[in-house]
Amino acid sequence: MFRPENAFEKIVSLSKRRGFIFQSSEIYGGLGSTWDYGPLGVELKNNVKKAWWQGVVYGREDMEGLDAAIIMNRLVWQYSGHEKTFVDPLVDCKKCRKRFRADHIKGDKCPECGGELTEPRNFNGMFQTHVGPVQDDSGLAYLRPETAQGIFTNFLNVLQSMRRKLPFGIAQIGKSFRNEITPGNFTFRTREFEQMEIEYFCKPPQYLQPGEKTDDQLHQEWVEARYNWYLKLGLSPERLRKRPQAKEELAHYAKACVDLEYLFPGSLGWSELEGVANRQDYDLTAHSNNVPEADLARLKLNRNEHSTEKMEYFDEAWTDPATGKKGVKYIPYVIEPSAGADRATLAFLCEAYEEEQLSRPDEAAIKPLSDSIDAALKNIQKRIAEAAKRPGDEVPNGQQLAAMEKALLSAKEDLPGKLLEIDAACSLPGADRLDLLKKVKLIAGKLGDEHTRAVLKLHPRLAPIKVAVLPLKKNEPRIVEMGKKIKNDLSGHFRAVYDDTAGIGKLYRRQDEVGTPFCLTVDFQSLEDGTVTLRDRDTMQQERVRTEDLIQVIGRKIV
RNA sequence: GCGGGUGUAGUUCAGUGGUAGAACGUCAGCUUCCCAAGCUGAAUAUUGUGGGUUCGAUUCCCAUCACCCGCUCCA
Repeated sequence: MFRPENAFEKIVSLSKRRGFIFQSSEIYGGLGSTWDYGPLGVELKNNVKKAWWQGVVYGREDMEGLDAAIIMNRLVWQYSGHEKTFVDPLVDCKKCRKRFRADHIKGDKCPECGGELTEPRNFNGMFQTHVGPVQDDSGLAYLRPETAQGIFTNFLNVLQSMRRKLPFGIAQIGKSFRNEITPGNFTFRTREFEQMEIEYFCKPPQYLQPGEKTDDQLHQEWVEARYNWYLKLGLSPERLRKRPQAKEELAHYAKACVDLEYLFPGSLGWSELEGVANRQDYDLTAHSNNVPEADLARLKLNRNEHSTEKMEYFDEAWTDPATGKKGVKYIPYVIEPSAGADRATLAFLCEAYEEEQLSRPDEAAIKPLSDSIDAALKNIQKRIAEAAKRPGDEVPNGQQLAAMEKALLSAKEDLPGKLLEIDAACSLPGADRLDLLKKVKLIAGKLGDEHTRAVLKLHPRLAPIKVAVLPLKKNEPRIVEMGKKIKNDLSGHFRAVYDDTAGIGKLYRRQDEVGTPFCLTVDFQSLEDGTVTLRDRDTMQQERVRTEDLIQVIGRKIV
């Protein structure tokens, strides 16, 4: 098993080649930072969303689902604070050309070089549109920049229609839109993206009954629940971490926030998949009328002049210790686990991508490769010596050359077994400028085709295709017929495909590369006794299974 | 938006001031009883887009768009 340095690039190209993710509007030159999910991508992302919904809605007693509109009354964004605070005032340094957020720097000079700054330019991250026939401000609306507000504005509807008591939560999956200044990194930061958000409503600390969990405890429980969800679906604990935000990072209304970060390959590195925040009573108060001055001041909110409701919960269990009066109305606290569906999908893809060498070329086949490596090494060592004499900005520079030398020397120790390492060494920064290394890459690549595989070790629940039916001999009509029948029978239960357009080895590699966990082959024995072989993607081990048991056997393995 | 890089078949890459090649992949046929086997044949690029220089540009120049790396960002 091998995870190359340039895995991210390989995943991008695999995504295109095998139908996971395409650049959007590609035939017109694309549109910045928009991506389309292809036939396998949509299956993968749907499976991620299904697993999330299963985990946070069906798998719990205290959750409801929701699907709110993308375009909402403009007042929602006025009172949520997005019209004001979603604006980033930006300034550029005229001297060193660095860019800063105006509200993050003190004074009017560049904090880096002391140069003069441009006037702040305001940039609202919300996409605008107009509702109705008249394109003026009366119809101004926004595409939602987060799904959360649809949950807050429906709080009372869900509370009443589902007869809920605190604590309970509402989950929603849907598209959101932000006119990011700097998108990038494939589908990691895009202007149109899909969120999986939860607002979990709970009692403020002063109204808790003995034995009930505090907002802090519930917050912590959600952090653990969400962290474990990613682990269960395959992310490695070495590449997933909980990062509590520092006090300075927190929004003024947030009591705490823990980011779940994944270590993506390449320059992306540790990046956020999900934030789990304790937002206290800020959001529901913001959308409420008749809020007492003291609460507005505490949360730094303006009075809401438009809302027709107060987002209150009537708690009949509570008794006022001073008066003995039963029942009290208050605005609940909220814990917000907010995840990115595209980011989760990308993380699962990155985690799943592996390369493996399955066999070793013999000595005769290795000879040209080892010769070409020796020649390349000689050349690299010569360049290292030259670079030491006159250090400059040349590519590759001394450091890059040293990295190539090290990688090649290490791979050389066990050449027949390190084809993947050789290929990776030839993909290091600057390596494409060395002709001798390009030659090595060519030779290693040829051997690699024969002796290695790329495999997506996706959790079976996430895999776009669950099972592929492969006939061992396609010019034997009885085998083909049986294979197609099995595929049809399975299709009612799992996403299944039938493929007979290549030799068995190539068919396996195809399915490996898109993460299909199970392949089954139909052979002559199948005709005799009604069994087929079931091959495991990760171990490549096979077992014989009776066709009538397939649904049960595969079903058990997929859960 | 600023600085650096890139843009040639599905993918990875080559190449030249006289209108493009390879490998892999894909498709069809034959063959094949288990891990990218073989044989035969085929399709696929107005060289990101738009201008300019030139008798002629994919190759030179300009603009634009997209992607990658930084600045930024927090799903």
